[in-house]
Amino acid sequence: MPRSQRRRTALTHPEPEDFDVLDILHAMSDPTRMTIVQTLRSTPERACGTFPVDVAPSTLSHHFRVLRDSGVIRQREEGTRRWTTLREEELDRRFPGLLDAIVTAYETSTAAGTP
Amino acid sequence: MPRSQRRRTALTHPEPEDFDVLDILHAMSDPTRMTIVQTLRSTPERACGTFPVDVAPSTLSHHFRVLRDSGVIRQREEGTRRWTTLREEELDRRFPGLLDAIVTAYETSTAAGTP
DNA sequence: ACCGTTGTACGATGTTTGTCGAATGAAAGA
DNA sequence: TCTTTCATTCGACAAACATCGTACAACGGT
Repeated sequence: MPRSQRRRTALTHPEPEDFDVLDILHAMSDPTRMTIVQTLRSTPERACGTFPVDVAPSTLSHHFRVLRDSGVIRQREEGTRRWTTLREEELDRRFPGLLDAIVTAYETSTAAGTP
Repeated sequence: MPRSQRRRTALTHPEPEDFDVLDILHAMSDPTRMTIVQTLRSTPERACGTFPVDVAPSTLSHHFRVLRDSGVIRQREEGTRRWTTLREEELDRRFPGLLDAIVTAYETSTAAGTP
């Protein structure tokens, strides 16, 4: 592959009809990734570096890929930034109530867990 | 440890207030375990050996433990049998709508996935 | 007593996963 | 052009995980 052509790997996103519930559940079962999802619910769009998580950049990158590959988030490039959004509508059309039930459950958990 | 005292490990179940969403999501993100859960939705109570999954007995035992430890199922002993039930009410009280959204999503997936 | 049934515990194995550091790429600003 | 910023890929590593075979425990029936 010609090196001059190599851009940062093109962003690929699965179509809603290819979403896999088990992949989505797995993606959401990690605390760091769940924090990302939860954060995105209150902010429409965010750059990668602005999430309140405490991991190395490369680790964060890995988590974004897991979330993107399962269909939970969408990312678009703009300059050096990568903007991230929740695919709420598409998720809800494919799996009604799923995202909301999960995030709500998580928020209940964390709220009750730390008095 | 005195060998004569050793019973089959006592069945322990977490209290609803100790349920962890991430543990539950992880438990549900495996195809074998999801099949177990889905099967339990249509049958009130089942013995371990009667689930339509294709794994070794010891593997099945492992999956039951994961589901039990996260609070998804309850098991009670009766003779040589172990009867399994879904903790639907408790789950729904703790995390409203979660179980239903997940199982429904899974059924949608499998129905659409195999034409 | 003996055997069949039911399901577990343990140890081994290969795979997946979360984590990091270092190197890289692309764009914007000095 | 040089540097800084933003985020990725790669390679490595330890921990967790799904899987199995074997051995074992408890009970029920013969």
